[in-house]
This record gives sequence, C-alpha cells and structure tokens, in this order.
Amino acid sequence: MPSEMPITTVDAVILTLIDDKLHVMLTERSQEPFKGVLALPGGFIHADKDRSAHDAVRRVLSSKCGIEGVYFEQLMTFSGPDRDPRGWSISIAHIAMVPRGQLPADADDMIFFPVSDLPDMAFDHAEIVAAAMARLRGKGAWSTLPAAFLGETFTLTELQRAYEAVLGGSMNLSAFRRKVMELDLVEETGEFSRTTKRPAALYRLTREPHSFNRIIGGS
Amino acid sequence: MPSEMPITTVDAVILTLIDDKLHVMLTERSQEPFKGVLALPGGFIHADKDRSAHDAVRRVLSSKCGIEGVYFEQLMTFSGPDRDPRGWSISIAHIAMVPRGQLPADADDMIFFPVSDLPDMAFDHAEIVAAAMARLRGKGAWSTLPAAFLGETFTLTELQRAYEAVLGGSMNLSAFRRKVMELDLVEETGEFSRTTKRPAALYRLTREPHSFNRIIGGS
DNA sequence: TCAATAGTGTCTGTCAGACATTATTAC
DNA sequence: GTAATAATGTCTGACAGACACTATTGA
Repeated sequence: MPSEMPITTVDAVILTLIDDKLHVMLTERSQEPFKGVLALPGGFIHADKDRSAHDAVRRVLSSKCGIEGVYFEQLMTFSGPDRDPRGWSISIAHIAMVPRGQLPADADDMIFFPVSDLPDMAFDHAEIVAAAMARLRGKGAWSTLPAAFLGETFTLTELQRAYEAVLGGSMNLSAFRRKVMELDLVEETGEFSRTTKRPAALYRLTREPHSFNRIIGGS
Repeated sequence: MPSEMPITTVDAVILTLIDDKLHVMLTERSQEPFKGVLALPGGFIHADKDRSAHDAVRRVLSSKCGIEGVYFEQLMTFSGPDRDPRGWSISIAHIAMVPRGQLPADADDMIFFPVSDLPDMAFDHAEIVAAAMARLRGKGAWSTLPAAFLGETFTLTELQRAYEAVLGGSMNLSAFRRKVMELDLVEETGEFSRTTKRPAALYRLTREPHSFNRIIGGS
C-alpha cells in the first residue's frame, strides 16, 4: 500500500434553467489555492462523516449551498498530479439539476452563469463543466432528466422548453406531446396553470427521472 | 485538508467475446484482503508513477494482464468506508474491451467467466461488473463500441454478432447492414474472409469507437 | 447438386415532422 | 371580437423490420 494517497475531493456542477437557458452555479473561492477565482462548489471527502462520495456531495450541497433534496448523479472522476497545486488529486465530479424555485433566496456567494458564456475557472473546472454539458446532451434525449429542472408539477409546454434548453434547438410540438403521452412519462394532476391566456393542464412525472429507449426527436 | 485520505485504487472490467458471448476477466487474489477470492484486476494509484487514473489503469492492464493498446474508458467511481476492510476507499472503475485474439497466450491466472454466470467476487466487484454491463448495453446501441471486441478487420456478420452479444437478442440482417453502410461506420478493405463457405468482404472502422445518433434496431 | 453462408431487393407498417385546425382564456 | 396560448387531427415521407430472393463458395 503506497504511503501517500492522493487528495480526494468531490465537486458539483449545479445546473438550473433561467429564462429557458442553462446556467451553472459558481462560487468565488475564499481560500488558497485559487483564492478569489470562480470555481465549482466542492470539498474534501471526510472519511469520518461521509458514507460515500454521493453522501459527501449531499453534504456539500446542503452546507455550502443550502440546497436539499435535488436530483444529482455522478458524472466522472478527474485526476492527476497537476490539476491541484497541493498535489496529486482526485475529484469525483457530480452533476446536479435544480429547479429555479428551489434555490435558496440568499445567493450572495452563488453566482449563475449561462453555459454559453462561462468565465475563467479554477483547477480543471472548465473541463468538468464541459463534460457535464456533454453528459446532459447525451442523456437528455433518452431520459426524463430535463424534468428535474422543473417543479413538482409543470405544463407540457414547460417540459418541452426544458428539453429544448438541454438539447439545444427546437422540437416539434405535436410529436413531442404524442411521444411524452404514449411513453407514459407524465400523468395529469387535474390542476391547471393560469399564468397564460388559455389555462394549461399541469402534469407530474409518473416516476423518478429515468431512461427510456426511443429518442424524443430534436429539430 | 483532512489528515487522512481514502485509499485510492483503480479496477478494470476486462471484457471479451468468446463464442459470441460476453466474458469478464477475473483473477484469484494472491494477497489479503480477500486472498484466494476472485476479483477484478486492479491496483493502487501510484502518485509517483501515474499521470492520471487512466494512466494507472493502462499500467495495471500492461503489468498485471499483459494487455496493451486496447480500448478502455472510465466507468464510474465506487466509494465508501466498508467496501475495503483496510478502510475508507475509492475505486475508479474502468471498462476495457479486448479482442479475443489480443489476449496474451499465457493466461494461467486470468480466468474468463460468462457474464451470464458469474462467481462470487471480492469487495463490491459484483456491483462494478453489473454497472459495466449496464453501461455497455446503454452505449452499445449508440456507438461503434462493440467493434472494439473485433480485430482490425472483420466481416459484417462478425460485427452484427458483436452487437447482438452486447445488446442481447438478435437483430435484423438487412436493416443492420443498411444502417451500418449509410452511417459510414465501416469501409471495405478489399480483402475477403475465407473461413466460411462464401467468402465475406472484410471491413474496418472508418474511425475510432464513437457515438452516433440513431439506434441500430434490436429485435 | 446440395448445403451453407454472404449479400440484395422490395413491401409494409410505424412513426416523426409539418402544418392546419380547434379550444379556451384575457382583454 | 381579437390576440395569445394550449391542444388536437391528419397528411406525408423516411425508415426499420420482415422476408423472399440471388450470389458464391466447399464438398
């Protein structure tokens, strides 16, 4: 067993939809290294507190960002001797999808940037965000994952906007509705949204975010 | 920075096709913990030797298994206080696809088991193999990844058998050929395989294993 | 000539995209 | 009524699956 183990951390790419566009949350680092530089929220794994990397991310989301009960999953692990000046390091990167309304009111040190226009970031975090976007694109078309950006209930139009934001490009209206209905991805709540002219039926997911087998066609 | 960091290892799920069925490579552990139990090949990350986890896997494949130059990619990272009796540990699991002919002749301590009938394994390696299978299924239909099980050149029938082994189930002959051709996944070599009655044209991939956008239909 | 495998042609049902149409509300 | 948004109906082209057919070899 080697005497010295790599530094082990977790990082979270926290995404949300603002004005139908994907945004990623960054914080300004308060400590060295990269003090004052924007970075993904993250932290060390605490062997005494965490039961898994997943658990460590939940702790970071909660304690550093005030975010609870959102959908997140492991993205991939980044590693190497040079990515952190403190030494050979590992970051188990995760991707989290947060409904806009579920973000804490106090957001002084949590800044959202559109993914289409990102600032310079600490460590290799630009690479991590790029990997998150690739994953989201790849998985978006094959899962109900984009629904994680919406609240408990949503209209079909809102759902379509979420898919479009994730996949980029626009989708066919009736094909989208047909597909969503026949795959039984959603069920009616019986309620209606009255924020638009004609009220829109509100739906909820029939199950947690999951994958399916046929693409919901892009533009 | 916490004083004690988790144990950091890499493991490899090495897969190959034997008689058109997926097999995974296991070795009998020569040391504690789990001495004498079957396990995935793996090892510690060596901060002084490895430039990345990917690099560590390449070293393990080469030094422990005699396998060079095969396609492999990161699967996911497993972590927790209980998966290794030596303490809080991380395993960055990888999945490797090896053509049957490229395995070293000497294979005394490398035993292949069909994925449909796996033995008990050390650590949480059963879970890792299950994750590898799920990944392979999910990605198989959307990439030329199954071709990584074949040699440099192959017949279309061999390619179809590889897809079928990865995806499970059988595929439509002419639909498969049509799709493969119109996606320009392969190109003719001009050579012919003479192992069957009628010679079959030999093809090679036009590019490295990669993803595409439409499924190659299963049965 | 027959068996075995490689490879092609064509029909058909399904489904995604396009787009016209209807429905329900606010003003 | 008119504007705006929600939701549906229907036509059409593309394509996957089915399957019959042809091609090329060994024995």
